[in-house]
Amino acid sequence: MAKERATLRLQDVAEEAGVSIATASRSLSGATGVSDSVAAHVRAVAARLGYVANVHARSLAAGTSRSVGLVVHEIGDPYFAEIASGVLRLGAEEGLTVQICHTGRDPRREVEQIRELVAQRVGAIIIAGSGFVDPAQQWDAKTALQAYQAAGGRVAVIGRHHLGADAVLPENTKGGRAVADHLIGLGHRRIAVITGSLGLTTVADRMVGVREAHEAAGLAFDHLPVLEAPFTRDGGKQATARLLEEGHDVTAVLALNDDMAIGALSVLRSRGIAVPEQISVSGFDDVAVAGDLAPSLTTVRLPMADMGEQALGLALLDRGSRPRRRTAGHELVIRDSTGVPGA
Amino acid sequence: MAKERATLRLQDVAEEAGVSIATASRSLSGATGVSDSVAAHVRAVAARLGYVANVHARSLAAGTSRSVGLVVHEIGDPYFAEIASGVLRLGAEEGLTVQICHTGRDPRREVEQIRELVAQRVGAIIIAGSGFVDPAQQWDAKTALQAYQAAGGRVAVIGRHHLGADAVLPENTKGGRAVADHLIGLGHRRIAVITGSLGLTTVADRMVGVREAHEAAGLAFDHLPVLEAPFTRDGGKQATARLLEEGHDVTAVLALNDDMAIGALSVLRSRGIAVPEQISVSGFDDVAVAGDLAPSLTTVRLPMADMGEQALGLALLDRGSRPRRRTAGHELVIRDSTGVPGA
DNA sequence: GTGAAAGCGCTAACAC
DNA sequence: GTGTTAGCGCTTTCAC
Repeated sequence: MAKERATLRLQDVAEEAGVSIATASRSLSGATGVSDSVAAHVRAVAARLGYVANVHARSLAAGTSRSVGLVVHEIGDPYFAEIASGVLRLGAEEGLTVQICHTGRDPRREVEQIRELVAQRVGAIIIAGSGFVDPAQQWDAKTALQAYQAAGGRVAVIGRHHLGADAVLPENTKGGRAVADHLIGLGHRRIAVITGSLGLTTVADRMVGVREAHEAAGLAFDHLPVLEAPFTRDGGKQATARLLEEGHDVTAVLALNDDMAIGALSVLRSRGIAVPEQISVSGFDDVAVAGDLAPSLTTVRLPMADMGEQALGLALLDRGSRPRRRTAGHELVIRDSTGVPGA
Repeated sequence: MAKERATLRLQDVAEEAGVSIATASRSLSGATGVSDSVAAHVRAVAARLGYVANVHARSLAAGTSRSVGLVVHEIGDPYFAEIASGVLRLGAEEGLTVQICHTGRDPRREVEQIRELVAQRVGAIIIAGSGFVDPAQQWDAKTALQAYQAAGGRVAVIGRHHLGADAVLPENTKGGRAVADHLIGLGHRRIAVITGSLGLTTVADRMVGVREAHEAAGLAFDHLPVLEAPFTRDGGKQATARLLEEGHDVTAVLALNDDMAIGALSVLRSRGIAVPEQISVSGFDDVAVAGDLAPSLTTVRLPMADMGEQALGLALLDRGSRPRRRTAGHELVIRDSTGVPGA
């Protein structure tokens, strides 16, 4: 019984096709400099043998790789899961492999993950998720990314600025404005905002929209109860519970993401407070489940999977002379969780 | 101005530390055969220089890599997102990089993705998500995986059998039994099942539990309306709409996953059918949002993130002489969507 | 258009 | 315990 190699090498394909390894390489990588007939033959042989190139050897020799890294806060969070879905979709289409890593919203872990991806020599890095208002928090990340880009790496970010890279920017401020306008238009005058850390740029941006809406309506913004808690369903529960306990007299709860809104809905229901009759609730993001809640959630739709695709699309482009931006639209989706106060 | 290399090589570290490249390699990979003092010195130098090994060179030379592939049907689906979260968590702890790929529930794409991962020389492959009842559907996948394992690759699957690999098995049958028992115990006698493709093993397994419960209660199982549709929220809506249109006289809808149950809830609400007063609804999986719906969803909890961690844990173990199995427990979670019929 | 050969950066025998 | 060296499988000049 002959000893067989575990996997075939380019060498094997070349021999079988009766060409040199260089020609085989050129044929398979679609490079120029081979006659069409030879190239076709080599490809046929490779296909027949079921040859697949060793990516490590390829990346080592070429110095680049067909892989991209995606950095998210937490893949279990629907917001990021949907973004990842878009990235994976386009990545598969482009024949790219996608590495995903978690940061848990910790700037230090974020930097570590970026360094790791750089060490992997991924061809591009996509960073999803809110940045930090405090520049110091992302100084290291920015530096690492800058060095990576200088060495030819491509970077695209989703929903954050000031990272010196191509960016897909959701209309956080406009969305915040739209949803606050909606509430104010309904007649609400005492609105509580429940939100994740004010140190996140996403939060800050959305907040600006909320403030604008108040100012445009001649309403005081500074006395608005703003309750900060983790940017999760559980945080929404905590913030809402706190709101109720502190006895704020409000007619609407404007949550700065859907997760928190869902938590708010849950607490209000368990306390027997009718939504939207006694208190209106709005969210932000329009995660898949938002329309199926009871009451269905009024929110701002962000095209998350699209944003993921767009970010990867930007990263696949050649590097421009200066960072590009793509704006991802928003859409106010009015459902059953908001209504006229005291209706 | 001196021309600098873009990235440092092991060679640079070795020179700076005044040792040979072999010693440097041994020191950094924690191999034996170096004196502690030298090893420590080399590591210090590497850290000072900010050296990170080129993973491609390393994998090429060593023939293995510190990376794992995770194959899911769709990362945007909370079930898989939560599993992925578990895998990523343990992966980060172990210093592994995780590649995720989509199959879109298409057996052909699944095989392609597996081949791709094999070509990447990942150290382990984790396959999450239902298999197919029809062996022909997964013959190719099985073959590819077998070859990969024979070549030293590690494989762990979640929620599927017959793939000749270590497996984490959720208690699908017991869970199906539990939730059907619950409904029957409540007094329901005419239960509709809404489900994803009956060709999925997950569905088949859960169905067995439902049948057992009926038989144990002396109830006919064969006349149960079983409505098949995509295993998604939308599929749940379709199936429920069909159920209503066909005029089946049932008091409960047993959905074989939460997504479909959420779709069912949505349709029933829009038709003004009270849950659970007129129709009870149950789900399966206990995705994060299940408890926050209105009415909150009675379902079977599966520890998804845990399952992800366990699968990776199995894959990290040395290969055993025969496939190992780990059972992931289930827990019936009774909430507000189920009640006594006609109450 | 095609082939020979020099690396890419690292690991693992094998010498010493 | 440490150094030398031969590859790992591929891409890419450079000759022809």
